[in-house]
Amino acid sequence: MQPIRDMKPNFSVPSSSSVAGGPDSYHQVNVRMTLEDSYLWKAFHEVGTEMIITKQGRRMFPHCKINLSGLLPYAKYIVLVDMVPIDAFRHKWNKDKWEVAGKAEPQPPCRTYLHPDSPAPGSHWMKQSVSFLKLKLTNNTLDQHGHIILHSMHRYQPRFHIVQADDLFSVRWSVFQTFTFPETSFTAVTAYQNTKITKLKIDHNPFAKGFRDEATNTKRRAHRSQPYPEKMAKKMNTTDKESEHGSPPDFRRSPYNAYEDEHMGHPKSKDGVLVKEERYSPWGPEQDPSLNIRTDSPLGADARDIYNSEQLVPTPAAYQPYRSHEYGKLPSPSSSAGGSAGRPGFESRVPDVATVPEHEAPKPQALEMGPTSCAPQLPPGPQDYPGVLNMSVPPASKPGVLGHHLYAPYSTEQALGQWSGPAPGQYPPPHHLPAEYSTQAVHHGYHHGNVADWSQYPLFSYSCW
DNA sequence: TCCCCTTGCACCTTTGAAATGG
DNA sequence: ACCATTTCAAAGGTGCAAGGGG
Repeated sequence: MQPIRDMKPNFSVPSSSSVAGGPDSYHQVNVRMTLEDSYLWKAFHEVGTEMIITKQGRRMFPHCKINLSGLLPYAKYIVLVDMVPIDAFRHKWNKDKWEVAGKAEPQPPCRTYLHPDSPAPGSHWMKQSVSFLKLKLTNNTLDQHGHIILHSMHRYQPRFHIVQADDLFSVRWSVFQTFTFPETSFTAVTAYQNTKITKLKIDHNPFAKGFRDEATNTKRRAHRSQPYPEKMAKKMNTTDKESEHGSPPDFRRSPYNAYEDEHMGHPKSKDGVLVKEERYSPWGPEQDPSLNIRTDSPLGADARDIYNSEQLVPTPAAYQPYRSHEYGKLPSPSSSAGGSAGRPGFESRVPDVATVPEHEAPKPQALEMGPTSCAPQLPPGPQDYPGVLNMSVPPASKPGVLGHHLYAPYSTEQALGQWSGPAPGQYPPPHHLPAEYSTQAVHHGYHHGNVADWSQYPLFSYSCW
């Protein structure tokens, strides 16, 4: 594994063909991203979403599925997902709520999941929903399958990145935009802590159908001894109450609320918007109310009751990828719709590439911060960031440099196939773009006190192997 | 002792190839 | 011969529960 520092970032101006179609290609329209199965995510979020992580890798459920619009139909895009820590703590489940259990462990190698269709024209991404079903989470820091590595008992927020790039080689120079959906945040666990989450998973995940309490499912129970009698009884009680997509009434109260009230110092009474948000999100209360930008999202207010949550990226008509711009000055249809202050003090600066460090590793000290410091925290509300990828991508003539974790997932015809990968069979699931590439993530210029530390988690920070 | 993780298990869905029929 | 539908088995995704380790 070649460290990123050995992959000299190419600061020379790339060929126009590799710069996502040249300057004109940066003329962008408003990119919209909506989260599918939003109702399901919210149902989990209200309880406190947990995602199982295993050594061999475990899929997410619900899995990330988004809809995109506003892309340029003929411009090519790359779609990626990564996970960033929400806070700097390790947590534990105590009876019926989550509690802080100490400082977070050092951040594992940060990996990014590359959607297997990437790169593809905007029309492709927009014609149907974009699913990340195959994305897997693992707690194995030595994982060689390209799964996203997480720490158990830590909280994470998935981020979706849309990169306008003709191919992976040009990603480094490409405009990218980042979206987050607060309801997709979760706690990584090796075994479910909250029985309500277990029940939700069983009820909604088809693969767990065998655990549902149905008359037809008698075989397994006959073999089972009576484990956790009270738990089983509880299951029986709640089964009938729950609608197909809804949540039982007792799910309304987030298991995190008590913890958050205690540790995050947020007032329990909030304005109407926040109250509404809190109802949806266990994480909501820990977000700084003064920085709440939920209301400028289409997710705010009634919109959050619809099945899809949506994010909109307002971009300047002529986007200059190498120049700073202030996000706050951009027109924000969503904010106007929300009728609130929008993003107070929010601005996003796209750093000049030339001024950006050659590579940006995840800084371990980011997680060393105490509770009073500005710990990594989920920016409140759906986030989007325009930015410039500063991803170090080796030339195609240097196979092996980048090939460690870049695979041609579906067919060799795809641009991804250009990347030389590991020996066949070494990394079977090839859908990942391991974060081995120096990237100047958007968060760099994201002048927001609450999210400053997101800069510690660049889009493509590089991993350790 | 407690907490967390690993592992093997049974049950289930998904997927793709083979078989069948029009 | 071709195409659409059905069948079937393998692969793989689930949570459960026991056991182990720190």
